Amino acid sequence: MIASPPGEKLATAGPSLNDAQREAVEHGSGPLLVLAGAGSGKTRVLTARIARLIGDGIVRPDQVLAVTFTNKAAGEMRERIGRLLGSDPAGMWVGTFHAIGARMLRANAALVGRTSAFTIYDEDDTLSVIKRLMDRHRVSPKTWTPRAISSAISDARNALVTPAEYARLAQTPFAKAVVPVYNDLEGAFRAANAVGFDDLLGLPVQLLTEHEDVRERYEKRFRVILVDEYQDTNRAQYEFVRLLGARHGDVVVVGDDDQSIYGWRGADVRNILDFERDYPSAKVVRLEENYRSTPQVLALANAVISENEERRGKVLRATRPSGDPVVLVAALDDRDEADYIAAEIEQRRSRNGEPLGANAILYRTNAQSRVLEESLRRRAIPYRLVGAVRFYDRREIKDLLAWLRLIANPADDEAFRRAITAPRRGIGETTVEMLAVAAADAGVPLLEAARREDLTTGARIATRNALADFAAVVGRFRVKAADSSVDRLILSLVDEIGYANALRAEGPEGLERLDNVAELARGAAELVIDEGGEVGLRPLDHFLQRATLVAGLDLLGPDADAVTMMTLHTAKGLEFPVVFIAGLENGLFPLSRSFDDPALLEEERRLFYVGITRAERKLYLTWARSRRRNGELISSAISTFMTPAAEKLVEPQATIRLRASGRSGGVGIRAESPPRDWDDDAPRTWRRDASRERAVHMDEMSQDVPAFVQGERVKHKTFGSGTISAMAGAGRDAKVTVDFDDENVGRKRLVVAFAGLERGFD
DNA sequence: CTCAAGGGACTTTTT
DNA sequence: GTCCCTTGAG
Repeated sequence: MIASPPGEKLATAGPSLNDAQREAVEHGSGPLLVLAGAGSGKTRVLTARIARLIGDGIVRPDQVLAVTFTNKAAGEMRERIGRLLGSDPAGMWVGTFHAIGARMLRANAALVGRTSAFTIYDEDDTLSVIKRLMDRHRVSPKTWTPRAISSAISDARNALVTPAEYARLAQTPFAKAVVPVYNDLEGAFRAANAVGFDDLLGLPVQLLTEHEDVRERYEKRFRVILVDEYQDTNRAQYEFVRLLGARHGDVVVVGDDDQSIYGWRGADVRNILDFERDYPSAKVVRLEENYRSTPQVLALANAVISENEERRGKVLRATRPSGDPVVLVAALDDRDEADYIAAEIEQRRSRNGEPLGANAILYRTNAQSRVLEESLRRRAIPYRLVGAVRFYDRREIKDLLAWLRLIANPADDEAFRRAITAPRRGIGETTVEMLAVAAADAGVPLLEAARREDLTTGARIATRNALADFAAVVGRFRVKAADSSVDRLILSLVDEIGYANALRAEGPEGLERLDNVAELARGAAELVIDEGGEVGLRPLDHFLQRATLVAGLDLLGPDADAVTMMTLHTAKGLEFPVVFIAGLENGLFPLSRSFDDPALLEEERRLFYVGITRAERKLYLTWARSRRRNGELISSAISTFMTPAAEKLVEPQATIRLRASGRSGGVGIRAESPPRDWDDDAPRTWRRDASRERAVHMDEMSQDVPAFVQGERVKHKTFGSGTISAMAGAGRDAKVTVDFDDENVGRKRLVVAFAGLERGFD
């Protein structure tokens, strides 16, 4: 979280702490739950508390473990504590669960079958491994997508379900397909001296459970444990905290059940709802005074969130003076919406002299950023896009990181597969697969196999030489890495492997990529200066870990004056004077798939709540009558989140173009929203039991997506006829599983909107 | 072995 | 509209 208005400059003493805040800061020992509403100064409380404990000599900095949600938040916390104390809290562990897990694993790598130089596989790497395992076990990617398998495994691991348990529980055909893949995954990771994202949470738990001595060591060391954003912890994270904190019970968790938005990643709100049950002596402090937003913004936030049933219940009280009304703007289409926002930002600047940096545009899906960008660019308004395409996801960056990874960890087979084709050197899939077989037989990594002449006998001479050369180059760089800084390593790498030349040959786009490479080197140089390398970690390993674990948000610097754009998820913990929330339409926000599930719908609503409470002074909500999705124009209805109660708290407006189109029917909200007009009764019922009935989907009907039922016969233009065996999703996201009559086609999953299915009568 | 063209599936959010 | 995979030509 960024500064809360009244606090920033005061030190530990904090005369301006309110009663509840002071209570939390001065709480003695034992478990403490701080239920902190949005903008209630929780970061201040956390930092003040740590500073007090250290300042009063109750604990030393190295006895503190503080877990945050983003690296940015960790950095801020560290810095603020340092400021309060007047010195850097050396030795304190502050970081995300993932970073802290990695740190613990590096220190105990052998106990989990790795070396301290292990690689962290990101989602892409993990997916490739899974694809290969699926292939090995003859699980066709057509029947079950690798993504689905991957996410099932990820869910299992976040819930601490082992492969053996999973196998025992597997009932459905899908689960049975997952079993062999999940079974082999750990082995594959181990062989590559790698861990996945989920392992960074799961393996520490395993480590602490299986090795009592290790647990005792950490238990004794961390006298105080603080967890921020506790509502977003999953099973593994919960267990991690419990294992470390059980003995002394000095666990302070801070969170807000109303801001739990990561259920899809395995986060379990119950962790915060049941805190007192898990820690019976827990004390609970509620922070409900909001220092961030105007009463207008808070009234809407309270009205929206009160629709949720699964919550502790909490009402934010405004401390700021009254301000501008919240406006709800209807636009003709997504471009009109974007233009409106851009024009409004421009006007606010010219009229009130408001800096661009005061504005943030938030949206549900990354896909929405495109139109917004275009509008901003047309008006020459500088903007900063957070998240969408991560720097580290660019092709050239991934290529170089693959090289660096292979240099750091010769067993990293995923890195090998990528590095050996960057740049192309006459070695393709055939060769690599041949090598993979030989490597598996000999039980060595790919790089080692490439080096060993006895394992490449199947290939032609030229290929064998190319492999040996490649291995030799990696070997040379391994030596070099020992006493060269990462940035210099990168620069010599691009030259010596001919990567720079290959990029230059690609033309203007290649030159841009080359710039990115230079940027990567610069970043590496700065990292060394900034953090001086982590204890016990080689600079290269440290650099690579950061490249994998650092989110877009963490790179957000206080640069030039620019509008910030990001998803609602990434906006959590931030605040802006002026906030636009775009795309308040059914099917988009909330997403249509949440219609089927009350829990999902509540999570979407919490996301809306998070968005609203980011605003300090002015909040704009916008929605478009029709929107381009996947190149197709579909019409939409206003979000179900705008209940009658919520509508009373906003000022409805329509864009000029909408009014000119004659479709606005005044500036009212409801009158012109077609699906609701058809039947005055239906929308309400629908809103109440959003989830239960499929009857619902009035808004689907406007989207021209044919509705099918299970068992129905259909015809596909290439696959022929078949029978619908299952259905999922709604509206444009509706998918059907069809068993086609043709044996060679078999079972397929199709997106209704794209499949062009006809009702068949044969 | 590599690259280009064509076709299919598909967009939720992130460490 | 885009990405990714398959396929076929060189």
